[in-house]
Amino acid sequence: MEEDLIKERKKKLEELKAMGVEPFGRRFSPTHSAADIIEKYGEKQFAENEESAEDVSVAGRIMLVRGHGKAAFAHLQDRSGKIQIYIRLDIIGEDGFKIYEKVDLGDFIGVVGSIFRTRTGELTIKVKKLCFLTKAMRPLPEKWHGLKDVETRFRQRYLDFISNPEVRKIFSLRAKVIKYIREFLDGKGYSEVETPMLHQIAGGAAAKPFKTFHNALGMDLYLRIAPELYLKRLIVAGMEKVYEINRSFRNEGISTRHNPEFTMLEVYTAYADYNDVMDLTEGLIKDAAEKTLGRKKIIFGENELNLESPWKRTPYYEILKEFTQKDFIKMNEEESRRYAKELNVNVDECKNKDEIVNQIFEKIVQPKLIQPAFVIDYPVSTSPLAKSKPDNPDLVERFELFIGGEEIANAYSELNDPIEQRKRFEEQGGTIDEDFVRALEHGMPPTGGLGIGVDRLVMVFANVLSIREVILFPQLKPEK
RNA sequence: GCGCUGCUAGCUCAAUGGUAGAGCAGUUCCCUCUUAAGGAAAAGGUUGCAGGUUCAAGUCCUGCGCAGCGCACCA
Repeated sequence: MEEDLIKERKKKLEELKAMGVEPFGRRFSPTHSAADIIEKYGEKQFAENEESAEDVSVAGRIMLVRGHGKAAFAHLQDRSGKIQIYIRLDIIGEDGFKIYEKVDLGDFIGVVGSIFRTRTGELTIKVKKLCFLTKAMRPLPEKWHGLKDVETRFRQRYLDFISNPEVRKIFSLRAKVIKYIREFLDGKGYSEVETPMLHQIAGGAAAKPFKTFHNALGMDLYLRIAPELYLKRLIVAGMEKVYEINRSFRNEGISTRHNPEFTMLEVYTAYADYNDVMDLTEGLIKDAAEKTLGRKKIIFGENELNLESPWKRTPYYEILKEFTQKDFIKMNEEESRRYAKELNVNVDECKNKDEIVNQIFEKIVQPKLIQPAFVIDYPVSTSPLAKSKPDNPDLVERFELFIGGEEIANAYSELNDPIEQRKRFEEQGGTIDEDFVRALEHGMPPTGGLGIGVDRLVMVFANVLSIREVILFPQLKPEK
């Protein structure tokens, strides 16, 4: 039983103490990582019995041990990978070997020794000194099959990292993508800002917010559902080019593409419109793929995605027509509801024609938008913060970007007319953010705005089909 | 919220309604170039939880919990 396994380890811990070895040790200075050693000596030819002149020191977790009586091979894992170590009684001595005998899989040790190549060709550290660093009281998952149970992988993500190397790669990729986004935008003169996450009015999107309470102020606050309205205040302020990359929170269902907290990039560019923002988005994602993955063709699920420019740009009603053979522009609510039924799309919850058509778009069109595609010019009713088309007040200058059937970005020419903005808020029926309207009344220059779901972008880059695979600690119910 | 599937040893997996098994890990012993090292032995279980049907339940039924997937929700 598990308790017996812990008891065994506790016993060894006490035996180490009795030997004068601290089971939860102190500092150790590795000269190399496992990967450093492979990089430095990987190409080197060693003669029989030859070893490196220098000694290296490496620290890590013991992943695997192959004992041979008075000698042993083991694999030590650090952040960079694994390196084999070779322990011999006649080299580290009686005392050192006794310490080795108390080492379990999962323990942290530091070793000092020279590099050599085994007869089978593996680069190995011949251990001259072994420092015990930390006892692991619980066993590791299985050495060959690793940890597969999805629930344990997410609840105890550290175990997932320890036994599944590809998981580490996904989060390393995520870090690179976010780093590159900053590099790209900083390089174009954008300023990164941090706006409030605690909002008095949760605006900028139509999602349900999380509610909390500030004791000293004695008032309700909401976790933000989008940073949009604050970023636009900064455009009023004259910042001209700003972005924020951080968490937003939406109190809605959890699925393979929704986590209650998620990372969004929002970018605002004064004097630009949605066409400029499309160029910016295309450049950013294409370059990010090239910089982080080294290629512009990527595999996502069953498809190969080609991120090479130019990306398709198609008006909303046009692409609907392309996939359904129906012209929804002139249709009324009754007709569109009938067509929805024909197409087997459930529109029972939809209150008007635009919502029905949007359902049809999401169910019929969106899953087929595999290659990068900008869908442009949406109905005004579903886009209260976007500027209308100059030649058609029913449509707005807005685009959504789809890659691999996933909605990756949402953007528009920002509505900067405070009178029109107030009217749109009133039509929506919710709380009006008077402070935001007042900001617009002071004058916001024409502005192009963009939101990118960073988690979803990383999903596409990493070729994983669940958002939980790109979020370190996805939200789960309590275990008990 | 609804539906489907899953939950068996620390991990990975077996088990036509008929004594719950294996591999790895762990324990003891042998072994100074192994690669999931090898050899020998012993040990390890409230089958997610609670009920029910049955002579007999891991297996069938009901409820509950958690998870995955789908649907709904999410402009």
